[in-house]
Amino acid sequence: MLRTHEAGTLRAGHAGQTVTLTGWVARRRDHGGVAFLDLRDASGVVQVVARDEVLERGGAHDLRNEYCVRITGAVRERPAGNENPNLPTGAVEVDTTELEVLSSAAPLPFQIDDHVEVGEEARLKYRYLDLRRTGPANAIKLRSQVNRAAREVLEAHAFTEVETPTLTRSTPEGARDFLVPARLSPGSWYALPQSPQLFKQLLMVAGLERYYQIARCYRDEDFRADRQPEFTQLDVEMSFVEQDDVLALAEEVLVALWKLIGHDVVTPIPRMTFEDAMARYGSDKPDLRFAVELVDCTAYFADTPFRVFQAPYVGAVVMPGGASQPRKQLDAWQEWAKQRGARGLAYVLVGEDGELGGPVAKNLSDTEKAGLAAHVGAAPGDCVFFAAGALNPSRALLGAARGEIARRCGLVDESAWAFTWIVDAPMFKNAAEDDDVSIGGGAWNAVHHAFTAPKPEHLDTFDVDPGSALTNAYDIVCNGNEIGGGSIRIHRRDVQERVFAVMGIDEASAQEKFGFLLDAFTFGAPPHGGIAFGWDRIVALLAGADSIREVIAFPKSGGGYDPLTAAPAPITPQQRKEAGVDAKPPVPGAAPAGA
RNA sequence: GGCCCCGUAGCGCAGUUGGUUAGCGCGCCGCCCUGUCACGGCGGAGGUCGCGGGUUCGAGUCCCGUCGGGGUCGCCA
Repeated sequence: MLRTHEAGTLRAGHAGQTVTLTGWVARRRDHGGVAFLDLRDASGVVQVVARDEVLERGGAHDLRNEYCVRITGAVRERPAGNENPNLPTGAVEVDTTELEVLSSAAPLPFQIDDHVEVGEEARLKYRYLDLRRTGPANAIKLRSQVNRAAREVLEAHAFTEVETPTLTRSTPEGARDFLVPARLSPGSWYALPQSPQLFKQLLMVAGLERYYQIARCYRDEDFRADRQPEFTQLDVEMSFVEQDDVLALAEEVLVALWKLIGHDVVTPIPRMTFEDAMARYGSDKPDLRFAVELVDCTAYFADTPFRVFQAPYVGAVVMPGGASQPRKQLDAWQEWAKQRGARGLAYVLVGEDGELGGPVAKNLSDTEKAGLAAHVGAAPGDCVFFAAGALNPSRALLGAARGEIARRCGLVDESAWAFTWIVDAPMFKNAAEDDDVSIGGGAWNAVHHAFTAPKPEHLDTFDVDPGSALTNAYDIVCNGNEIGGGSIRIHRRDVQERVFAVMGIDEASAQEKFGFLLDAFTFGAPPHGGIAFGWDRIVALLAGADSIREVIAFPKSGGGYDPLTAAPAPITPQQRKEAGVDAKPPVPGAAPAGA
């Protein structure tokens, strides 16, 4: 090694020892004749004292920040009164006798300083400098600990870590695939996996029984703060299990992860049905850090004279103290609702005297007005927001309003970790229903994915009445984030084929796309199920980061662009020719290009 | 693809109802400083105000377009 000690580890006990350190000049305080250097390596920072003649001898007279240096000197306790209590190494300093510049540093694009804010664009372009800062470096180190903690739990349960292909055939998660041209068969393309879903099921057929992988997944979709074109899942699959077994294991993993930041996750984590979540919170990933709930008012307004409330669903959510909002604020709510595709957000203000105000109130019957506050649980001074119309969009609007209310009223306990399982999700959804168009005739889509088993009681009827079939699917939600999800899978070929049929996938295309899975199911496939965790989001939550970009070593920015490598980049005509990008498949349909 | 916000020195930002030479902090360069620790002092360099067009006597500022970034809805588990 080029060094004898690590900078951040030196303590008063090292006094008297001669040490050699390597690292970067984090800061230079030059007093003319003597200079104080903060020497930083991965372990931390220690103050180094260098006299002029030492700097001179080392050719380091123009020593600048971020020069990479090696110094030798004696550790000594600092003179009385000169200790720095803000530094773990603040009791000591190193009196340098030798200084060698290992590598000089050009002027920096931004300062490596935890006190200085730097824009994300600059940070990502020079990510290797950004990661010299303690905050960003700690996020990446935390991620490593998270990986290890999960592996420890899973290895203790005799799970086998398996790597699955990244050059494969399209997996049917429903997103757009990234495609890779196959040079050796021009016109044919690999797809990057959206998840290892099919492979992990095949590993169950293979008799592995317990599989896991920290798996990279690829989806070619538009960007969000919590989305990257390549992202990571902790992927888990088990044979001969029931839902409770998977949930118990998942909870064990979560307990181990949150223990890393000193939080004890209370188990068993409470469960809520999908229907409950939608009815009470207007979301399949409710944030349970605050108590506000939706109130169903459909029956209450069954005979209402107010035409807007003569709707399939009327619901309400209460904003505590909202009656005192100025008119401008209430108008802003309308704008807010319109941006979410709603016509508006009806509201009633409950006066301090209990009298109802606002433009909607005069449209209500006296009876309705009399019992309204009690029905929705509103107190004097509150504002009641209403949504009326089709069930799902109305609930979604109220659910979003619930979150907005919590933010504006400061109801969110930022220190809380509110976990919940969402169980009993519907098997299929009818796209038409979400669009406020008449039901019927539309194709059914899998809510989770096409391999999710119906609950046993729906096994016989799911294809007759797809709308009411429930699954053994489960999502784990934390503070309003879906951080994982899974299901008990279909393990029988006939059931899988019936599901494909409901989804409108005919036998030929099912055979073409998933024939290998259907074939596998004919050879004694075991009942199995599993879960996948959104690893980036989980680490971001643990790190207290707003964006998953903070916990990815080299993230992409908007549009899938990597500011560091400038990928994606054009290819040469030669590459283009060799890759066979422009090859025309000889027979239409013979070269599958993914779903 | 829709909507909202941002783009001014290497970095982070300010810039009034349109008005003379576009500022501040940090960094950078030079000089000084032997106990500092986000050291300090003196001096200095550094700008196509993202780009293109328009309105105007005059545009960083107003309008249109465009590019880039961020957020959000659509999309996506």
